[in-house]
Amino acid sequence: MDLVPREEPEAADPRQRLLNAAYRVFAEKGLQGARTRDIAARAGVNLAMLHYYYRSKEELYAQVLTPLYREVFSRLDSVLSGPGDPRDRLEAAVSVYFDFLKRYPSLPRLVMWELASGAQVLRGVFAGLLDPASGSLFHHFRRLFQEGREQGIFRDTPPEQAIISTVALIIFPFAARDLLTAALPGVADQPEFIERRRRHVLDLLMRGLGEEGHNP
Amino acid sequence: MDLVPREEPEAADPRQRLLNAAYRVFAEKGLQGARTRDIAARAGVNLAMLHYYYRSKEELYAQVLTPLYREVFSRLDSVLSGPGDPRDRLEAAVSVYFDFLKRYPSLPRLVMWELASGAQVLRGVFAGLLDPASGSLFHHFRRLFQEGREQGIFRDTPPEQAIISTVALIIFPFAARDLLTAALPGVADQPEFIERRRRHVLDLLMRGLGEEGHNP
DNA sequence: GTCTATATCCTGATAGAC
DNA sequence: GTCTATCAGGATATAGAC
Repeated sequence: MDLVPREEPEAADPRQRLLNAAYRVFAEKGLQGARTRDIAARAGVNLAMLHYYYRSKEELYAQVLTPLYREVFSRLDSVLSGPGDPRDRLEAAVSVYFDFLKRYPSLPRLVMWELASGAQVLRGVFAGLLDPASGSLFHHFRRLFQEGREQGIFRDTPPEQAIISTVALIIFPFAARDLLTAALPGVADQPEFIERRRRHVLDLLMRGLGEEGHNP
Repeated sequence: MDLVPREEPEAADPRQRLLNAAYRVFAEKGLQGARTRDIAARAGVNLAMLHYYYRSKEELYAQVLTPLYREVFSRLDSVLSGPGDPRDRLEAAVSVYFDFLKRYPSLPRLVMWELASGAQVLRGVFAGLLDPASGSLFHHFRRLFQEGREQGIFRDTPPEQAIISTVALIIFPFAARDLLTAALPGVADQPEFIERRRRHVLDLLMRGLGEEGHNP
């Protein structure tokens, strides 16, 4: 947990300061665009130390992303496989992500770079999570929608499409925040945007996927 | 229209071949990751010619993206401001994008790179489109949802949120296609995926945004 | 562990002959 | 318009003193 970069100014350990700085620089510029000099400078650490602790830029990149992904997935997993009816579980899963967003505002942008470049690190983390015994994130998600359908709460929607839509609705606006601010001034640049967005996403999903007559 | 890159193998004009190659390389690697040498090589054109026709890598990048954005926006604009009830217009707008996707499969990835890096080109095109007289894309979109609400077709949803969600649902899955293929094998890697996705998006939007009792 | 200095490679861009 | 050759700058990464 100590390896997880925080968006906090101070940190004692130079290893941690490098991770914090790398988190910010990678979010801004991506893996290719980031300069190891910048990261070292922002961390207040000598450039040579960056290579001493983390062999290469790519390894540092992976060390920044992997713990973040792991933590999100772990929390999602426990919420999705937990108790509660499908509706509540979906709502909890969405909220997990939005809460995470408050702690790591740059995460969507980081994910965006990853996706554009082929998502190698993310795919690696996924591969490590594919526990054939318990199934995984997607298994839980699928089960959620199937149960919901059996109980007459959700309509008959392909679970894969529902999963994709859920993720898209959550991640996209925050990754595209710069554009939104330019195109729709006064929307995404407000502090209340996260909460507004959370409510809208939940509403859209519940109504869009839910069986009529089961809406709050 | 000749400047719009096509994903076709052959082209006579070296200018056009450079645009075609640049379209592919930029989609794969992004602006920073792309190498002018690669683009020239893929185009079968000498590296010096790339700089002869397009002064810099950045200018080539802009020349690839601008016509694409312009065309999408122009088509969306005419569909959104056209006749038909709000429901039909929304459906037509979504379809415009999906049709475009069939011609330019790499466009979402290109957009993804843009968004991650701050969307400078996209914002430039937007600024050029902001015709204060006629309003613009977003104006039409807003009007669509407002009309729909007045007619009792759409529920009372913040138009900005509806716009964001529409774009997110359409773009995201195709930009994240590599990841989806890894995480959900047999879903996004099928040729029917575009059509499946189109149907799901329309269904989700209509039910999610529509007033109950107005669903087909 | 920390620093300075530097090797080595690669990149975008151009000069200049044809 | 097209090519070869090359420049100048900047990048990652390391060697080696302390």
